[in-house]
Amino acid sequence: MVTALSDVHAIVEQRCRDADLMYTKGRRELIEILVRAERPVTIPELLELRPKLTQSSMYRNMADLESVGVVQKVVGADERTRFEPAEELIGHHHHRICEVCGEVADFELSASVERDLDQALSDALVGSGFSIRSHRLDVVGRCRACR
Amino acid sequence: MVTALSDVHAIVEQRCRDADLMYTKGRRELIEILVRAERPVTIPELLELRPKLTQSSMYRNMADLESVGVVQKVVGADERTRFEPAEELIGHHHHRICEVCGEVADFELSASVERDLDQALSDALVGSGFSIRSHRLDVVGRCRACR
DNA sequence: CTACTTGCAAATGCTTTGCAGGAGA
DNA sequence: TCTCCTGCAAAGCATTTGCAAGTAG
Repeated sequence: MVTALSDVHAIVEQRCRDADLMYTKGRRELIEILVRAERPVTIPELLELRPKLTQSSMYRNMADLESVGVVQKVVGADERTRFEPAEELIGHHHHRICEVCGEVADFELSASVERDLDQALSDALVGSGFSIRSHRLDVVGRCRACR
Repeated sequence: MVTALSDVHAIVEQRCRDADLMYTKGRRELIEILVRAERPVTIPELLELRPKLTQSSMYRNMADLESVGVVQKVVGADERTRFEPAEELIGHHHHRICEVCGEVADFELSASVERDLDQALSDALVGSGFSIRSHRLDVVGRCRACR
């Protein structure tokens, strides 16, 4: 999925409006950084990339944007919390996590693989009483730089 | 995979010996609790189940056992860190994570599904310079109690 | 004006560490 | 005895929160 930045902003703006949140300049910038990054980003990284907001505002904005469903947390190999645009904005994807440096990058699988996977998961959980909302599939290994 | 508790202890004992760690009574109990739980367990839960060790020893033991490869950390829906025996001890498996209460439970997929999945992942990452060590596949949804 | 945001600093809460006493080989 | 382990308390860190000032509508 390739959503134009202008479309992303339109969606986020609407979601914010629905929740009585202002889509401030700071929040727009955060969204742009996350979309452009094409990988989950940590708060420290955001602070370096956009020193106009304080750390606390950063955390608050991430929580707000997550609560309206346009941003989501990602936990990788290290304990650092990373953030990325929700799948609604950038599409369903997976992560490859470097177990050495902790870096996280996105990748996608074909629709047919996703379909087979969802089928296998729902088959595996029939009778468990668990209702599936989504799956998370990451690969763990070593990135090019850390091999 | 069903590894008898005695076998588990034998493996862990050997790993500890190799690393000049003592396989103390406290550590044996921790391993037993983790194996019996059949799901990842948090430190607070461990403290309730086995109040003989202090919190700091708990953390230290988990770190030690993780460093010798017999225990691994699991991050679920909430931020709580959970621990489980390494896959070498209890076999490859996946987690179903309740997005409401944060509970994590184990489940398994058939060997053929795992094989197809590994193939799809390695196909998806050819040329990326990333070397895959393992995959992590979890389902997120609602458990029976939280529906 | 009124409500939502921000910065700053203090407070949390989980996890780690220093140190002295305790236990196993 | 020598080394590793444990408990206790203090320290670290990432994240959260209270409060007063700032700003958009």
